[in-house]
Amino acid sequence: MKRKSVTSRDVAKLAGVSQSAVSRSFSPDAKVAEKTRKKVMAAARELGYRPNSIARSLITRSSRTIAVVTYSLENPFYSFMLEKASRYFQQQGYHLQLFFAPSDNGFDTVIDDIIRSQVEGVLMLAITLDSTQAKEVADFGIPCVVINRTVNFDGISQVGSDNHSGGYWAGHYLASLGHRRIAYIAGLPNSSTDLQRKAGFLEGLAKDGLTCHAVEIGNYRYADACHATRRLFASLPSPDALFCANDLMAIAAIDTLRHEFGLSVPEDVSIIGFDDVPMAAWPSHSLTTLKQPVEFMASKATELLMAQINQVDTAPENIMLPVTPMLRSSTRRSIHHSKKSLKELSDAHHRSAR
Amino acid sequence: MKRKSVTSRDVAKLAGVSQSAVSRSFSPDAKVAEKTRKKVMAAARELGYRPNSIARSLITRSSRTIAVVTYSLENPFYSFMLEKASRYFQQQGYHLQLFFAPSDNGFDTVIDDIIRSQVEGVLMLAITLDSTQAKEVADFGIPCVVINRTVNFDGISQVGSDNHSGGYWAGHYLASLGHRRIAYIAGLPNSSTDLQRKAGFLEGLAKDGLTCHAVEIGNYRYADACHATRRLFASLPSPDALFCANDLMAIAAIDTLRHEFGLSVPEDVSIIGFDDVPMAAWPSHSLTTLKQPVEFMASKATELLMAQINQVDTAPENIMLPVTPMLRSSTRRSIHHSKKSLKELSDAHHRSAR
DNA sequence: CTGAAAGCGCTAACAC
DNA sequence: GTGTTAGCGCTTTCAG
Repeated sequence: MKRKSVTSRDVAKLAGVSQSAVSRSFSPDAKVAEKTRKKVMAAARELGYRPNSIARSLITRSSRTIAVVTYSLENPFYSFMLEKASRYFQQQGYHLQLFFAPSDNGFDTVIDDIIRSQVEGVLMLAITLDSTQAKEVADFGIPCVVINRTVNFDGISQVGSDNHSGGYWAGHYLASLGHRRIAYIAGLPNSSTDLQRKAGFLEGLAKDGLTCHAVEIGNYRYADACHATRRLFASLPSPDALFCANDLMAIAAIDTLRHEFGLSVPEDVSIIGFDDVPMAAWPSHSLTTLKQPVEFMASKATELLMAQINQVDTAPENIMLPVTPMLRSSTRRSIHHSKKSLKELSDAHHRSAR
Repeated sequence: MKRKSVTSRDVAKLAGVSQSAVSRSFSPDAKVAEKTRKKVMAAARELGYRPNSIARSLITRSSRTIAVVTYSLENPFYSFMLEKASRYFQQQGYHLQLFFAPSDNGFDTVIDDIIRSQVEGVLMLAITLDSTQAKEVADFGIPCVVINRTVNFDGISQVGSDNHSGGYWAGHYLASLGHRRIAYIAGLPNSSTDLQRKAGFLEGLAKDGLTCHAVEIGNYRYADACHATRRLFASLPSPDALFCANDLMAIAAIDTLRHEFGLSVPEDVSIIGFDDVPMAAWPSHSLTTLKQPVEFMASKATELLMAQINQVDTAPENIMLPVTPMLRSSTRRSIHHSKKSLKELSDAHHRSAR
């Protein structure tokens, strides 16, 4: 069934016009007599001709493709972003090339691949670029915007949200609720988001004269956060509040505490997340969290990228959007102490330590 | 900073070799003297040269790109699939072009776009193709596999799971638990998965002499399923069990019932979903569901597509994988009646009807 | 092993 | 308006 590919030349022959007439007929804004275009279209339909956009890209030197690179779609925050951005670019007549960062090293290979592909722009979702890598794409004149990661290089735009303030709010708020053993479940070690959220959190704690009770790493993943929670509550005194570097981990913590430790959230432990993914609002978890303006971030990032693509001289921007505390019911309402005695907590601890 | 694009010709000049020598040096399996390749590579590095893969595609007539089209990433089932498939193709040296089906019509435009792009294969995630559309891509000799949707055309491969049996199991199992008012929350109307799951479900019910208590449409989406649940429980007698065409909707139903109607799952209402997405196993919902072998489906689909790309004569296959009931705790254990009286149910109903 | 030459399928001047 | 011509940057015979 594989038909020999039919070219504009074939169509031209059938339609009795020149090859360039065919080309023109398929360009929306070209001067062609309506009559010619009709003839061409008829012939094209008969032969099943479609313009080869690779050839087109080669000569126009524009691929009308943008690359999106991400490291995982487990967090709905990023799959939402991806969908949002994709639809936007698609609407603008761009194609989207999707890359996943290899879990091992080999990210340079991906960059190389992207450059060879002649994409007109790159959108990085939560991808940490070192300055060599950043310089590499910038030197090639490929517009690039990084979402949710700070990059140590001026030539690249970034859009993110105010992680530090968010962390600060979380720390301060938990302290103001009367919590005194406040722990942290960290995201990906050394990711800028984690660093900033944590730093803000520690400051917020410090403002109330507190220090962080304990830290465990959850890598921004549900399963890892379950383990982190177990470690956190394996020794006494256990935390009475938790700040988790994203919602997915906060949800994991809630689930683990409720179902493995028999603890209540927020009665025994208050929990705050970060992102405000859709499921944070679901009544099953009703998670207090810091809302990143995901929709706005996506549109800002895509528009920024488009601007840089369309006007070569657009300067890279560094956009930091505010986060909004979403008070829900994973944090207790006011100062009071756990309804469970220390004895009970200890029992819960041993129960779960089978 | 935008450097004039450097071509193999530039490299050749600097290295003092012919342009074709440069080309050869960048082809992994070409006969070039090691010495020449060294010279070329040095020159290339100096100039920052990267082969233009568009030009390469044009002449080799192979884009090494496959298109993935999906309609939404809200369901983690599909974002998981997407990630899985992407990583696989990336590993095989293929690029991935991502398309979202426009919510309005306009899907033919996407198909046209895909054909023009000269992709070597198409993976459709939950995309309903009519036979005209299917024929269109098949006629162009583009291998295509459709995941989780039946297509009415022989030329295209499909991989899905046994929706009918899954539905049958759900219907029969709920009946065997003693439920008598079993309702259905439907997915996307007229999607093959919904049709098949529903048909199986009705048969499973019929086997026990039951009919479906009520049906509402949830479009496979969380928010829509919340509304569907409200409608289902707005009138008495309300259902005592629910089969939802996917997990996302089942979770929505659980949340709505528990938090808006004050009903218990599974004590008052048993609920079964479909897919077994990761969060179905989270203890917060512990959803009884029908597991689709998502990992296997993804690998089967990708391998099938690869086979068709590599050997032109590979016949399209139609693969149906078995589903597995995952018994968790959103269904009650054995036959007994709701602990709530009809009076209480009525109260709950009025309470929620503010 | 290497260079010269011939395109891949298309767009974009340029004359007519 | 339309055809003619010259490439886009690369791979691939084909001689040497």
